[in-house]
Amino acid sequence: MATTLYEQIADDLRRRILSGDLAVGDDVPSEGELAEQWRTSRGPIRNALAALRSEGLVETRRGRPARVVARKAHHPVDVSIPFTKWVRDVGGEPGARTQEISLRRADDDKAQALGIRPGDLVVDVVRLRLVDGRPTMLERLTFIEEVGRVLFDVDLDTVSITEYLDSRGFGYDDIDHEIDAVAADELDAELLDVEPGTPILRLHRVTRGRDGRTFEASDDRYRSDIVRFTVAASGRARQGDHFIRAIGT
Amino acid sequence: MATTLYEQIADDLRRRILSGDLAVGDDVPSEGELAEQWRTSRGPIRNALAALRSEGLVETRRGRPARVVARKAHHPVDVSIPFTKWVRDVGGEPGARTQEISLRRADDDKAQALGIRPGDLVVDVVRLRLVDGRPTMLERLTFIEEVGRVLFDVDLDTVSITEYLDSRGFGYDDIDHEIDAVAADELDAELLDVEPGTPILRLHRVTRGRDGRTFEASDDRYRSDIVRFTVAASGRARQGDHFIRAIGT
DNA sequence: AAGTGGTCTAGACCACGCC
DNA sequence: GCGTGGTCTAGACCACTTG
Repeated sequence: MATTLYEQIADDLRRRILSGDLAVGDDVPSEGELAEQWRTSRGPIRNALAALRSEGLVETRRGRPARVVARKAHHPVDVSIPFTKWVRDVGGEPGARTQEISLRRADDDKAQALGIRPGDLVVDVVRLRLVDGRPTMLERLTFIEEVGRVLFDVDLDTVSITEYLDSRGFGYDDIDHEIDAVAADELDAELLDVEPGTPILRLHRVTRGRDGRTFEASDDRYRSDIVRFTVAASGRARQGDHFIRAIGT
Repeated sequence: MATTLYEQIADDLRRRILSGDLAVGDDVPSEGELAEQWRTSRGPIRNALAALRSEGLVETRRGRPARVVARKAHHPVDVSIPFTKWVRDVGGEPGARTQEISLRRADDDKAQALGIRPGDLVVDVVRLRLVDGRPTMLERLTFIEEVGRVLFDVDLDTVSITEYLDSRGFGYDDIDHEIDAVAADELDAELLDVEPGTPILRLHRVTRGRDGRTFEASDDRYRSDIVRFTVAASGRARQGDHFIRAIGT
């Protein structure tokens, strides 16, 4: 899958860290050694390490080799990682209970978010997401028609929408998120099994495809007692230094 | 101030973008042109552009010059930017009303967060932060003694703690954040002027200095109706591609 | 003092956007 | 087809950490 050299190097190092071959506190081989092992120059090595740094797996400092970082509580995961993959990574069993999938016309808000005209067809999905059978997140997804139509072909309770769309050629290029806190409304409360008014962590997402067109807008509501988001930022504006991760508790 | 070449280049481009010299939708000069103008190679140019990309100021695509990106609603600001600077950037008037500053012994939670022993001295600060006179955020800060002591010398209602500490040699190297949603407690409600139980966006911060030591832990509570956090992530694990920004509404 | 990462140079080839 | 950014090569010097 990894097409570029630095992605292969990053994948290999990631695998060694996650398998425990490289333990927390261990030094990653120096850039020089890695370059020799991969018979390459330092460029791709540095790109691979930048990716791992941005994922919070290693920290680097001038003068000493990159070091494997203590994983924050409960396996931090990049917020751009699909829910399904995130839950599996933290050792949980992901689940989904689809409440609704419908083809309808976009109202003004949705049209604006997706960059289409009000009245254009969109596909709405409402799905409750579970971790080990426990209600964790309620997602309201809206897709442009072309993309959303293919969702009628699959069982949304068992399929990862992100992975499925990727397999159908709708991979994402980048995502904008907005995070705020809202009170649980009646539907949130019922499905997430909390009292109405409970503070909910809301993540509003807009996803663009590789052609630059927005194809998905979503509103994910997380139980804040189960999920938090973590962010790390460096004071230096170097390569790959800002990132965000979500953690489950 | 910028010591490295790529920081100078990034500063110059950032200034040109923020001043409107490079407008939204405009192409940034190509990497080749920039390299020629600065009489350098493409390396530093690419590092500078990676920084701007991570700040959400430009977007890049293979085959096309970098393009200045539409600023998201209300001037997004990196969450690692101090509150004071963030408010000024969005055109507001920052304010602070210090509720308390005290030297006391750390309890277990604070000691753990700061990496010190329970009973070690710490400095606690509770400050209400205002935007145009309106209560916006309540911060509870805890500093290790060495750093916190210098705060007794200044008027915390008018001074930016981050900027002041930086001037005293306590610049930060990196920061970890955790974001969740909580219900406003009695103090939150009174000072932020909301009903108790209102959903509050909480940002828990741990700041490390350039020597790697943790010197500050904080708990910032934002009125979620005023402040949201925004995040952008790219699907490709390249240089500088994950970042977070806070926006005011 | 030796080794390391951070930065920089000066090239190169390829995939992609645009004309 | 041409120019562009994405990737890669093979060096170099310096600041910093470590022994």
